[in-house]
Amino acid sequence: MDVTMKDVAKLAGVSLSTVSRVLNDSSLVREETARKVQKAVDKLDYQINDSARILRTNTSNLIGVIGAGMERPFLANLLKGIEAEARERGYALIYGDSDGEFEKEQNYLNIMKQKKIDGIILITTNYYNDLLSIVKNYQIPVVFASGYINDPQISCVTVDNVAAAYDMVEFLCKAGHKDLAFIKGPDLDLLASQERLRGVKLALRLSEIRYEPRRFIEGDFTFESGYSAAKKIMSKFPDVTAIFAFNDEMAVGAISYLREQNIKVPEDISVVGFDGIELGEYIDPALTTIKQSGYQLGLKSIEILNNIINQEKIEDNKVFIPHELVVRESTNRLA
Amino acid sequence: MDVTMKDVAKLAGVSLSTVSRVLNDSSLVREETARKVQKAVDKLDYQINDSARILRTNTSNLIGVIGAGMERPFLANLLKGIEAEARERGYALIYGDSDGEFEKEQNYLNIMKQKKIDGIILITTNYYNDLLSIVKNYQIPVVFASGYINDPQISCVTVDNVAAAYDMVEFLCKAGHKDLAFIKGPDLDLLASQERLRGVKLALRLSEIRYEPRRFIEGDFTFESGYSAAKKIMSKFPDVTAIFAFNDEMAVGAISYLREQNIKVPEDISVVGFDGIELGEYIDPALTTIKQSGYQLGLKSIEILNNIINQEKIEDNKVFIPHELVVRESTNRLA
DNA sequence: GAAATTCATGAAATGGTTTTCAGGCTTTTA
DNA sequence: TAAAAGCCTGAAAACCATTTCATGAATTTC
Repeated sequence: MDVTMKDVAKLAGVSLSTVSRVLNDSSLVREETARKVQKAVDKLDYQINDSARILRTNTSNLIGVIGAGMERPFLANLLKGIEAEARERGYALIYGDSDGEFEKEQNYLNIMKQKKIDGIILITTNYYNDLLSIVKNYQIPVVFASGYINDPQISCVTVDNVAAAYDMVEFLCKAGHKDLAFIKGPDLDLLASQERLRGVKLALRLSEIRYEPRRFIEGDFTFESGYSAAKKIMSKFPDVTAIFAFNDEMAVGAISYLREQNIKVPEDISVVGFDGIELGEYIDPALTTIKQSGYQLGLKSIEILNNIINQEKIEDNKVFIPHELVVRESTNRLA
Repeated sequence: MDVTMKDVAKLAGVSLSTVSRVLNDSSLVREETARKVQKAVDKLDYQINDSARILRTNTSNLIGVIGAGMERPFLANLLKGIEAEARERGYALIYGDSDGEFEKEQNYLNIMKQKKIDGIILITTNYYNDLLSIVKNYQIPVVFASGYINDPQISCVTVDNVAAAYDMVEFLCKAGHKDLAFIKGPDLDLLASQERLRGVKLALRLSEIRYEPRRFIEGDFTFESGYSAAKKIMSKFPDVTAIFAFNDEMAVGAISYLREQNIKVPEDISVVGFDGIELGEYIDPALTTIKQSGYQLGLKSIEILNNIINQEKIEDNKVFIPHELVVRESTNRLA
């Protein structure tokens, strides 16, 4: 049915081996022969059978991506970056969403292994420890994107969540805020949310503010959860002067609740987010946040994964992408 | 290196054929034999070599997805729906972003063909005509998601853009708005934006409002473009009473510009969007919009593609998912 | 001008599965 | 009890590319 190398060989009047050599531009073939072959390829519109190639070579030029909650703007941009850089480097992407469930993660891992992926990007955060042991066992090159893994063997690229969260709290404290509340991520999220928590604690200590776990309301990174977290915060701590949400969507959700209650942001309460998604520039009030680039993170992840795959020298296992505190309208200095 | 069917066969003391039959649960194998084989499979942790299977069977359980601008919330949810339903039905996804460039689309089409995908979902809108002829030529089952294709052979699933845009304009007119301006999508986007434009024209005619092309400013579905489109609109048509942006992000961008100019929404100008992304509920003012579910659209697309792949009877080539006008705070009745 | 290299090519083995075909064994039927 | 039918299994071909090894031709070297 399909045209195969055999057909090309016949038309060009050469052997299979020669066609293969031309297609993989081996240097060992006379220019004239190569031209002849190329002509046949063009004429027949020959397309390689990838499965046959993979079967023989055991390399697929395929990168697996397993993520969760990828519809979130930050992660959607991360995926975009991954795709762009992967394509640039000649990889195709096979993409699976785990919904944050270990079983699905495992499942995709198996499927991807069966497809002989060259490497894998993990953007899933809940069960990374279990995943890790599987991946190590499979011996597949792996990069964790957007999460810090405390394992010297594992590469990861992420914003420095500790430092960034620290910066934000420091900024709030310097602006005179002492009565803070937080909307953290899911407790299951051991990579991003826990790290940000660490940064917060650090900054609190240096600002001599007591760390009160009660003041950390759990959200799940959605608008909705920010909204209801703000509600809880206001009922428990009506005197709060600043709310730090661990991502921008939750901050927007919180602001929305406060507006509903006729509480002015930032006059009555300052609200800040994390990620720096585009949306934050367009809402009212524009959101003060920590800006990081998901797209850049994606590019970098593939770059590193590619290095691992090609067994190139790697300078550093843990890569931090830049972050920046951007102060907009949702924060106020206290008198 | 890897464990193959041969190893399983040897351990189980049967032939390759039998192992294969067990794995594909052919009925022609004695239960006892099957158990023996299964035990060997488990013991060796055998994983099939997918490339070999694809090579032999010419079917991959792989679905290709080519999209553009997938970081937009609506499309990110569409992708999520596609992934969920594909997984449910035993497909894996190979995903490529075309950036709206024909060359990249072509390129991915080739790659995917080489990988023997079982079917393809196209979410790319600019060059669908050229794509179409390629896809037809390749004889790959295809579904266009989020765009209406006027070709009886081609399946597509989308919101009824004409009707929805019509509804929105009708709503505005009935609220007393006559002085309208529009932020449309890229002129290259022949699927969504042009269809919405048709709906608008239809409604204008019925409301006896003159269709003035000047009043349609081109955007590209980003916040930013909505912002600058609003700027253009206000300078050209300062008396406008309502702005209809062809997606929510542009509406939010427009609102942001108006706020900057101290123009009150909805008191001075009503602004409406399209898509009904979650964000619209949380901004100030909450956005009046046409709500459709990207996620549902994704599910449905895979469902239909699956039918085509399995050559099942298809009731209808063109499927419309529901839409709903949701009126929130960004619109006003004129006196 | 003969021997030694280098160069260009082809034949054949290989990768791991599915599937057809044939054959042996057991069970049913007359 | 012999013939027919049905069931289960194995051998081998097929899918399509890559790669090793061998070979013949062309070039270099002494």
